[in-house]
Formats: sequence, structure tokens, C-alpha cells
Amino acid sequence: MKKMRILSWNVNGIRAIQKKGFIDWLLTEDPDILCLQETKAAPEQLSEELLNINGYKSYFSSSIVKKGYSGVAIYTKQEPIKVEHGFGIPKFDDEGRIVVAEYKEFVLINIYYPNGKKNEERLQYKMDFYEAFLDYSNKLVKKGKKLVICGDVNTAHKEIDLARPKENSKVSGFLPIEREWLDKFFSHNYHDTFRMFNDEPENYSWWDQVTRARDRNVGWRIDYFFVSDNFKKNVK
DNA sequence: TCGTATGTCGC
DNA sequence: AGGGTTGCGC
DNA sequence: GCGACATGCTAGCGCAACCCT
Repeated sequence: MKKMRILSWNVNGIRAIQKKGFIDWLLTEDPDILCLQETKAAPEQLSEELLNINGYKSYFSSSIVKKGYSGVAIYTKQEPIKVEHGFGIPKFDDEGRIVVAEYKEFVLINIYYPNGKKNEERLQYKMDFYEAFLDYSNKLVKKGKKLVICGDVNTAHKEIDLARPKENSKVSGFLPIEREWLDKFFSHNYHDTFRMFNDEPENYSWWDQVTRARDRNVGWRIDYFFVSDNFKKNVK
């Protein structure tokens, strides 16, 4: 299999980053596949330039529950064999969090997992989403598919994965039940690819904007690339 | 959410 | 059509 | 009188909806 480079980015508004030079950035960065989360737009709201970037096919999944909310996208040089937009469960598909692209060599799953901070209901939704996702991915593996899963998981796994573990042990994003689900996920033989190469602390993927936490590197590692065991040997 | 201020408890 | 304000979500 | 812990206050961004002109 030829070498491919896959990137993932929670953009917090694709129309906002377009104004800040996203298209030029993508053409310069030149990945084989780019996965975006929190695009906050339906494809009908996007310009032609954003839908048809030179050299890329684009696929979007957007929320039908609320405008300007959630949303994911894939930009891909190679055209997938098949693209799907959910697990087949309306409750989880309708918020536009899932886009799945099947290639000959693997299946790419790009997900913006729910945030559980708002209230107990949303935390339960997040946990239910996690379970539905695990069912979905396990079924694909059982069928012999090789999986590459990326996105904003909204949970830090271990103390090493955030700057303030003690202070956040009762906050959604680092709750015992959320962390235990990740334990369970990994026990099903999926791998956290970053930790295959790096076991150092202070490696984060998200910083609070309000408190300008990035300046002090007070962050969380909540965005991941996972792979199924049958694809692990291909990760470089 | 982070950092800080302020209050309460246990000892 | 476009600015200002408010509310939501992260 | 001190540590451990709880509670209240705080502050950017992007987007939608609504008002106004």
C-alpha cells in the first residue's frame, strides 16, 4: 500500500477558517485526506470554492437538528468506494457527527463525539453514542475491515493526557465513566496511535480559548487517531 | 474551563 | 443589505 | 491555623435569529 498522510482538525466553523486562508493552507499542507470536525455548516451554505478544492473530493455531514451546529467533513484526493453518514441510528446520525469513507485498503471513520458538559442528559447521550460507535466499529472489524478512526473524542484518557487531572476529575471530559469507556474501547483491540510513538506528558490537542490556556500549555489530549489491530502495522 | 477568592470542615 | 444585540454551544 | 475540598466569578469565538435602519 502506498504511503498516505491523514490529518484531523476541529475547525470551529469552516466558513470562519475559509476567511483566514483555509484553502491555501490545505493546498500547501497537501495531505491525502483531511478530516474536519465542527464545521458548523450545511453544504448548501458553503461556497463553490470550499466544496471543490483543486485535487480533492469533499464529503460533508451536517446537523439536521440545529443550524450552525456540529458537522464533519472529509477532503480526500482518492475517491472512496463508498461514503456513509452515520451508524444507521437516527438519534446519533442526525447531529451530523459522523462521516465514513471506505477505501480499498481501509475504512476511514471521522467523528465529532458529543460534548457532555452541558448537563446529565448530554452526558448520557455521549455515553450512548460511545456504545453505538463501538458496536458499529466492532461489526466492521468482524467483517474483516481495517479501521482508521479519527476525530474529537471529547475525553482525555489518563492523567498524562491533561494538564489539570485532579481539578477536572469531576468534569465531563475526564470523568471516571468516560475514561472507563476508553479503557473498554482499547480492550477491544483498538490502538491510540499517538501513544504508539510518544509516551511523554504535556502533549495536548485542545486548549481553552476563554482563558487563553494555550499560552501556558494548559490543555487536554482529546483528539485522537485510533486504528483497529489489523491495521496497526501500517501506521508510521 | 482556568485561576482566583472565599467559605467550611476536620484535626 | 448590513450593523448591533442577544442567546447558545463549546 | 493549615491543608483539602466545595462554591462563585470570570472570560473568547462562531453562528443564528432578531431587531433596526
